[in-house]
Amino acid sequence: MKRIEVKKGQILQRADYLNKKVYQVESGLLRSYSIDENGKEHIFMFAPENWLIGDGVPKDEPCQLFIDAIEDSVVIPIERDSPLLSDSKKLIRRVEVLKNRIIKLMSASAIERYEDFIETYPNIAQRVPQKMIASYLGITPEALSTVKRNRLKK
Amino acid sequence: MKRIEVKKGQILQRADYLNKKVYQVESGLLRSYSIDENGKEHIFMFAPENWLIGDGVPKDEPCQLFIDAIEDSVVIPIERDSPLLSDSKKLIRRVEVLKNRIIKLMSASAIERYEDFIETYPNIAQRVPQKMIASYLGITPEALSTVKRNRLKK
DNA sequence: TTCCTTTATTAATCTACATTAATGCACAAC
DNA sequence: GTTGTGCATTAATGTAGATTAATAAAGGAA
Repeated sequence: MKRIEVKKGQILQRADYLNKKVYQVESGLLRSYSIDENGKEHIFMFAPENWLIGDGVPKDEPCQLFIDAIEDSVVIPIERDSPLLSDSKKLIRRVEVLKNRIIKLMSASAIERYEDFIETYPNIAQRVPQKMIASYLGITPEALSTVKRNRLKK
Repeated sequence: MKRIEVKKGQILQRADYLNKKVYQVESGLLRSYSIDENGKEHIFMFAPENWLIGDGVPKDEPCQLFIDAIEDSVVIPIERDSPLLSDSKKLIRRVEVLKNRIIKLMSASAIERYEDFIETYPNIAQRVPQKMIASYLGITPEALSTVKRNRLKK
């Protein structure tokens, strides 16, 4: 199968462009994110080895997310309409993960979301800078820094 | 097919209990929601006619959401493992909707989320009380009231 | 190594939204 | 009719997290 090398910092997909592919991560670590009207990045997900990363849009609509590499990575492109992506068990699991994230965004404080993140994804938490964790949690790096300090004080 | 009548206010599913079914809404309007440790409700979704509502968990795990009827409704129960629920196109669409909600929760203000909601779901917005819209948006009814007033002032 | 850019931390100030509480209103029960 | 009971609104106050700005530390490029 075809492989693509993606160097750290290199952009694999841009919002507003068409992209009929998603990517299976063979090695490395990537992220997908949106950029809002104020130019701020909001990380939607991280994808380490063996994860799948891409845009959920129908394949003739432009992407909504950027994807780039956090570490030097190797990915395998997969056509959006490939039967490989029709595994309904995996899709149902994915829906559940997103549901939990929504409920937590609505009901948990920043520190609770942080603790939940490092517990659920310890492997990822060690490999990405704090500011990206903050972006994933929906807060600023400054707020994450403060919130961690206050937790230790207790 | 079997039908269930659900009267306004009646609970169809409780969090922490097993439920191997999801529900196709034939008429009426239902909602699913979680209750956090402070006893606050957070509405995850509304389901009017022809929508599907249920929990995304694997079928042997207890539910995470409550489901009840906002209007007198009629629903058709469907087994979780039914092939009817394996339509990967629909699942992909669902993933996209949830993705957009996450991105908006992270990047948009309460008033922006409100305007987006009434634009995207005008039919639902007219049928549910404000406090439920607030709960769906992740804010308090008081904040929604204030935010709407400030918008009109301009 | 030096230089430069990115990242993390801290503090001061600001703001969106939460909390609390009071008031008025609609609608259903009696 | 009267009496709730729940809902929407308003206002006063509180607070989590944003913003701004400064400093320091860490990593990359030359």
